[in-house]
Amino acid sequence: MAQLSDSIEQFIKELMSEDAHIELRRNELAQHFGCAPSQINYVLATRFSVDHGYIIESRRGGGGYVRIVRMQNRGEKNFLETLLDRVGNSIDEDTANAIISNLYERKMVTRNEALLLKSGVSRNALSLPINAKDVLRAAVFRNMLIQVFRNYEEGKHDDV
Amino acid sequence: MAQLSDSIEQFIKELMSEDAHIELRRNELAQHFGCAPSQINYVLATRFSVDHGYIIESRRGGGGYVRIVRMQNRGEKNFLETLLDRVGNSIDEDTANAIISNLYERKMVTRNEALLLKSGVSRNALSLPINAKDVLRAAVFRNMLIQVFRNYEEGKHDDV
DNA sequence: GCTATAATAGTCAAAGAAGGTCAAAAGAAG
DNA sequence: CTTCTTTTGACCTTCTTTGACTATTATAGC
Repeated sequence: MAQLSDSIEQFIKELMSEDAHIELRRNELAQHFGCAPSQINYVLATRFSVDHGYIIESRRGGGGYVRIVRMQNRGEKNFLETLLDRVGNSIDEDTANAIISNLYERKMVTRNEALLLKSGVSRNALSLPINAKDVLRAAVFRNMLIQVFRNYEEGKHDDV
Repeated sequence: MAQLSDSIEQFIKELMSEDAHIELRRNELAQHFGCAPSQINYVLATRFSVDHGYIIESRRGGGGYVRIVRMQNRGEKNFLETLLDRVGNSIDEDTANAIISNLYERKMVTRNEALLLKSGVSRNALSLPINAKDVLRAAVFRNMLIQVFRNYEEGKHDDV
């Protein structure tokens, strides 16, 4: 009890009580808690995953950072989660297209964005492997879906 | 930490906000930022490459200079072909991101669209194959690029 | 006109500064 | 005891910064 991971989780959540996103230094935080830096990754992975409503971005090298973004759940609560479940690790093109159309109808993406999404998951786009296509598509699609939601939440910051 | 390289990039972009090209002294700039002259080359190489839409010209010796030129918009048709050539059947993430940033600067895609494109070609988007990633990325990217240009050419198709 | 020298810029590899991964060891919970 | 979660550490990848060495150009003296 009062596990290290829990303390770190609390600490981060307090930092985030004001802002919907924070930036931190992995090593500093680890030092602050006197633990291995990878411990931070563990906490992020188990408590700040997309399923939990967070998105993690980071950068290595000098001036590196870890950024945690909270997706506010405006009614669309776990819609993203639902979609990600639906996608799973394999999805065919028609199903993916249906989801995209749905997002468009909900006005969560513009028409152009929808077309872009479709082109990203189209069978044309995934030319090489034959049957692994669906698996590939799922991976790409998941990643783009998360971005869609982030865009929708007016992510600010972070350059293009 | 407002990395040195980032500051220099900003500095240069501000200088260029008026003109489509500027000339500067590498050593002066380095001195202004209190860094090694070669740092300037690093910034130019990583942020003002051709993929980013810039061309660097320079001259050594007395009265030497470095000139940074923002590339002109050419005919869109031609531009798409150029980009597709550049992508080829394999492209790394940094290069793809540079191209996307360039499209954004040229106002050919919105910020959200740019982020979507990046998420579609990000290394996160597919973890399984090791080096074939670049090949995959190229395929997805090419397809999306074509869509970008279609979108840019306004409307026409009504269905999503 | 040459040539030497000074004034620039370029290259490349090594060091430094982050963060990421993964599996094994250590602890908790049942 | 067995299983699940947490912690740690060794090793990896990415990005930045610096410095030693190289290349080119203008100019001042011959």
